[in-house]
Amino acid sequence: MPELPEVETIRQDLRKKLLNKKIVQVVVVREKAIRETKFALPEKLIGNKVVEIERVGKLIMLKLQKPALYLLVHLKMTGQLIYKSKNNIVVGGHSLTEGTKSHGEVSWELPDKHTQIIIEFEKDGTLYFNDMRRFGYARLVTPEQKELIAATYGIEPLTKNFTLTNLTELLKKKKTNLKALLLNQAFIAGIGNIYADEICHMAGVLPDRNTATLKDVEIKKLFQATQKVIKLAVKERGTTFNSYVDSDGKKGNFVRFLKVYERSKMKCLTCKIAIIQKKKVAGRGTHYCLKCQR
DNA sequence: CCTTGTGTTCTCCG
DNA sequence: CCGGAGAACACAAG
Repeated sequence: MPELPEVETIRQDLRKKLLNKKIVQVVVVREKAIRETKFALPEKLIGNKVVEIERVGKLIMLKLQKPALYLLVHLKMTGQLIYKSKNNIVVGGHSLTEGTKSHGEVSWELPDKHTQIIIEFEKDGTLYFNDMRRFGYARLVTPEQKELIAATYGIEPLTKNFTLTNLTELLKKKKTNLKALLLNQAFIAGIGNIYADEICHMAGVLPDRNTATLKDVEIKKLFQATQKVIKLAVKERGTTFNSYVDSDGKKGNFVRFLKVYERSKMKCLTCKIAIIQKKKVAGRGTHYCLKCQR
């Protein structure tokens, strides 16, 4: 599931790959992959350039030059944005990449049966929006619409707006459980099911705790755990459980740091004594250790 | 049946 | 009875 660390990895990589390159072709394979928009995608994209790539929560925003619009892409559960470079350096009549997998090259044929949208860049390569479960979408909006959408998101955990004071205020004024608060994009942006469970575990707090009952020392641990988990996950290029891959088609490395997520009935990796429990909290499968978390 | 992120709808409470 | 908050449901497909 692409959450903040996965989407941020894709954003950083794609910036290096497609900034300021001219779009020469756009193919919308599945029309329903484009959410309601008053613009025709190929008409506005062909001849245009991506001049910046931003991220708000789990939403990727590609800033276009002229006309000045934003292409928003949400990957939801199984969406992928994969860039396949042409990378056919011909030396002495032989292509170096033919039949080989050079660095940065996608290891399978694209487009495939899950490809929704194809965007081709001049002389360089092609961006594929793939989505097996078809929850994700692309959407073309004006800068004004983009700002309105960004404004619906809460605090970004990796910015200076995420402070102990802000988190304390949030936890004390909301009447809900910790897991629901962490998952709510309007409160804190970018956290999904994997990182919510990992943050609660590192903080030593149970996910079903009512946020109003949290003590100051627990709130401080939650604040630190949120930053630690998200920062490390970005450094490790995200978590691959099922379908997540980066823009090179490669998996994330954070799975080996997971302490509770998808580890129910297994021994806790922190205390090495208790067995990881699983139950539904805030409508989602939730993993925790009863010895390490209170 | 289960899984998840988010938009929509429902329900509750002051 | 109104408004807002939060919970529950709907969605897709493997």
